[in-house]
Amino acid sequence: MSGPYHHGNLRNALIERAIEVMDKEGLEKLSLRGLARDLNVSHAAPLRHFANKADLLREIAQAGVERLIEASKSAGDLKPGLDRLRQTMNGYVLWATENAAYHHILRNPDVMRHASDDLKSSVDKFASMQWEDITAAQLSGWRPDEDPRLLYLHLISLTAGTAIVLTDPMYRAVLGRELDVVDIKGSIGIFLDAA
Amino acid sequence: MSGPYHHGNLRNALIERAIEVMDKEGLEKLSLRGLARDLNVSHAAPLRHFANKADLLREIAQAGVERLIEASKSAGDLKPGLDRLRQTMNGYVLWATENAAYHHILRNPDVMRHASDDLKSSVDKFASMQWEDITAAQLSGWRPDEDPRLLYLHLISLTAGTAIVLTDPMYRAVLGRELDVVDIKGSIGIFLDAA
DNA sequence: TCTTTATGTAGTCGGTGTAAACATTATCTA
DNA sequence: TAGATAATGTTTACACCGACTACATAAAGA
Repeated sequence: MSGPYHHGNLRNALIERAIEVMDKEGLEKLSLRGLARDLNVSHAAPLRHFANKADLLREIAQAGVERLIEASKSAGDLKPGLDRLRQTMNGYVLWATENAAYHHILRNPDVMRHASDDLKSSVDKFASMQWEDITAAQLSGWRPDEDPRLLYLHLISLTAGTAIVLTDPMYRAVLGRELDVVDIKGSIGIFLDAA
Repeated sequence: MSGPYHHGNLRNALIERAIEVMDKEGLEKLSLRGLARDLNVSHAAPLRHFANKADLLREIAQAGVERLIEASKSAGDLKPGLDRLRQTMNGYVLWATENAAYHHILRNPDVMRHASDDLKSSVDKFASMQWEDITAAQLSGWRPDEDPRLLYLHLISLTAGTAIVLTDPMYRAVLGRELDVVDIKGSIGIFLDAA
C-alpha cells in the first residue's frame, strides 16, 4: 500500500483513535480491525501493542483515572476543609464534562469489568482522596454529627451522579438547556452550603 | 434435535435469558446466537421475534422503564410534598438495587444509544414525574428560594448517583461493607432533612 | 379443508477477535 | 561496522457473530 513498513507511533495512535471512536460512536463500534483500517496498518498490527481489545481499553481507563487524579490534585489547592471539598467536588464534575470521552470509558461497565489490579488500585487511590477531603471537612467543623460513612456515600453519589447526568445524552435531553459552570457549582453547592 | 418444532414461548425466554446474561456477563458476552444455543433453537430463530440485537435490548429497556415508573407510582402514595419526594427518591434507589439487572441495562450507553421514540418518551415521562415531585415539594414550602432547575439537577443527580454507586461493583468495593435500607435512606435524607 | 400466517431451520455473507507463521526494520553488541 | 536480536508489521487461518434468504413446519382462521 502506502507509507513505510513501520507506522512509527502506532501504539499512541491506536489509543487516540480509540478514544475518538468511543466518544463518537460508543464501545460497540470500536473494533481493533476498524482502528487498524483507520491507521492504514494490517488488521493484526494492533495485537503487537495490546494483547487484546480489553487490554487496550484497560490502558485507556488507567490513563483516564490518572488524569482524573492529577486534575483533582491541581483543583484542590486549598488546605483541607469545606472550601477544599467544594473545590474538588466541582473539579471532578468539571473534569468529567471537559473530558467526557475519558469519563464515558471510566463509566462503561464492559470496560471496568476487566479492570486490572493496577486500575483497581488507581480507582482506590482516587476514592481515598475523596474520603480524605470529606473527613477533613468534617474535622474542620462541618456537619460534625453526621455519620462519616453516610456523608461519604452521599457526597460521592452526588458528584458521580452530577457528572453522569451532565454528560449523558439522555439526561441532557431531559435537562432541556445548556448548563454552565455556575449552574454546576450552584447545584453542588446547594448541599455544601446548606444548614 | 430434541423438543418440538416450536419452542412455545421463545420471545419471553429470550428476554429472560438476555437479562440474565447481561447481569452476569455484560453486554459484550450477550449474543443472539448464544441465546439461541441456550434455548435449544436454531441460530436464526431469535430474529423471528426481534429485528436485530438492538431491538431486543430496546424492548428490555422499555420494559425496565415501565417497571420503574410503576414502582415509583406505588412508592409515592403520599400527597405531593417533601414526604412524598423522600418516598420517591428512596423508591428509585431501592428499585435500582433490587432490580440491578434492569438498572444496568438502562444505564448502558450502548443500549440507550439506540433508544426508540417510545423508549425516549417513557424516559421523559419518568423525568417529568420527578420534576413534579420536586416542584410540588418546593410549592409546599421546602426551600422556596432555590432555583427549581438547580434543585432538579441536584436531586436527580443525587438519586441517579446513589443508585449507580450502590449497584456498581467497583464502587461497592470502595464502600467496603454492605449498606442496608436504613443507610440508603440516611444518605438521601442528609440533604432532604438538612436546614 | 385448505389457505394464510406465525414460527423455526439451514445456508450463506461479511465483519470481528485473536492466534501462528512469516517479513521487515530498528537496536544492540561484539 | 557487521551480524545477531528484538520490535514491529503482514498474511493466513479459524471460530464466532449479526443478519439476510430460501425453505420447512405448525397454528389459526376462512
